Amino acid sequence: MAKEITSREENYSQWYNDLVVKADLADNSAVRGCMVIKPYGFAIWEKIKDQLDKMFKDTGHVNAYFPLFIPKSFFSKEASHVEGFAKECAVVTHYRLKNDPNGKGIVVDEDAKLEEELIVRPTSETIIWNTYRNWIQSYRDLPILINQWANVVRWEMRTRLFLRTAEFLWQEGHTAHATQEEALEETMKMVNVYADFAEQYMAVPVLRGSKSANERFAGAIETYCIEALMQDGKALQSGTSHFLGQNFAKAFDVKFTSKEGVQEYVWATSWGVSTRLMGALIMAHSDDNGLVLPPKLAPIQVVIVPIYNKAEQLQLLTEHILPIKKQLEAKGITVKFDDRDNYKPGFKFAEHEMRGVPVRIAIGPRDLENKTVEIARRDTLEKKVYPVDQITDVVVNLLDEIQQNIFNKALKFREEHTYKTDSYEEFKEILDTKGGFILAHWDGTSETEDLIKEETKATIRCIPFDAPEEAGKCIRTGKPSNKRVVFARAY
RNA sequence: CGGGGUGUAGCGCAGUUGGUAGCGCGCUACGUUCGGGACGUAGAGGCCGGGCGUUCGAGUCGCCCCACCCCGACCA
Repeated sequence: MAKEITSREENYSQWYNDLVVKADLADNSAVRGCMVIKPYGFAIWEKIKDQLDKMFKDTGHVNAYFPLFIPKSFFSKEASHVEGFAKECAVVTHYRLKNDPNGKGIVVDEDAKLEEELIVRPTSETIIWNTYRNWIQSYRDLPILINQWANVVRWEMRTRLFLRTAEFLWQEGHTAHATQEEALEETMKMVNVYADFAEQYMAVPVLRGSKSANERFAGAIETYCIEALMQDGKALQSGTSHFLGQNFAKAFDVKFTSKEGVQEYVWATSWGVSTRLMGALIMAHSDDNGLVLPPKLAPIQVVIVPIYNKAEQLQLLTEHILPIKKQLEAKGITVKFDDRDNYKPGFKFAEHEMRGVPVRIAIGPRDLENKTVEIARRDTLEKKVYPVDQITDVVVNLLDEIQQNIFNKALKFREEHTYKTDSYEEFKEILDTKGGFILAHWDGTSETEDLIKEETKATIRCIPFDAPEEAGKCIRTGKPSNKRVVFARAY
């Protein structure tokens, strides 16, 4: 393992790249824009996935699976939807290869051209609503509350591990409802599920709000989102929940007979979070020593490092350590006993720090003698010695404390980097010098948002649900505004 | 898709006026070490991104590809 990563101060984006690779989370692959998620990174994703899946099921959803390929004709049925995704679709045109007649390896068999080209899904609304048409006849068939865990492809020009890759993993919920109210309620419910997950499990504080028309999902009437602030002052959209109205029902002719015997179009929502959450998790908490993981999502919560110089000593320590490991595991804690004999303790300390293991316990001959252990926490790097019989309580409390502490730290950071301004000059200065969220008045038009984006690279991240009514003037045009919205430069 | 950069051992890099390939880390074996990234000795590992050309001879010079990285535009 390499010894160091670039510091955040020196080069934040290089720091991120180094961290992802050195913490063993992911690698660039042989395929442009596509990443290999390594076992340790995938273990974190699995924790994220398991928890979210539980939360989806607790709110009445079930999982299903729809095809990777979507007929091109489906895609073009919803006009704004196709427009939003057309520029980044991978297209399958042939279904067979053959040996090159000139003997130069293998080539596409031109005789095997598909009659209708297939799009590799960038999202599944179209194939799903085409399917729902067959499933829905009566109000009694509603609601349909389905989620799928899948991979999708968006052919991005410029990619970064986890934050933007050509292929990524995500979940997409697609629900169908009899009424607008119910669909709106679902949209709100799910953005709240995302927010709760981000704050309670990822320890990342998020703003909840609506997207402006510019930032809205292609094909949606309304997009709700959660927005997090990264340590470099840039915003990261971390989850979205869309109210799709009857757009897809109309495009795919999905109607149901109401209680009153009237044919009506179905109301829809869709919502998703992706492996991008990994990016949020990494950037929100980590430091120049490597990853810092919230205990609730850490694949390894506690690592035990034995310190010894003779084989017999390791034997003795192992006999001592295994019961401690068991005792912690009995409390539901994930423990790794790092008894590799080809690395020195110092190396192991550094390695587990790089990988963000929340708690480290070191035990050596001195501890055996004194009946103590040394416990170090990753978030603050503090080390303390405790009597061995207090280990379980100390560790249980410490894990909670770390979870809480990194959330508080991230919240404090966000509060310190949230500014209110009514001056466009100051607005630009904040963006250039400090970054962060800026609360400012906006006249509500796309044109103004475009103008601000062009001039400052900042976009409206969201219109917070809890934004107080406040009369003011648009920061760019001076036109009247009744609340402040959140601007930031974003990933 | 524009601008810049880089392709030489698993990784990071050096390689002079063209003469047949090197360093560090890592890896393997053995020994000594082990409370914050150990050390010694001995090894293994290369179609120098690809093609075409110039030349007696190309990692090195020329042309053409390809890939990746960084910065913009676009996007979750």
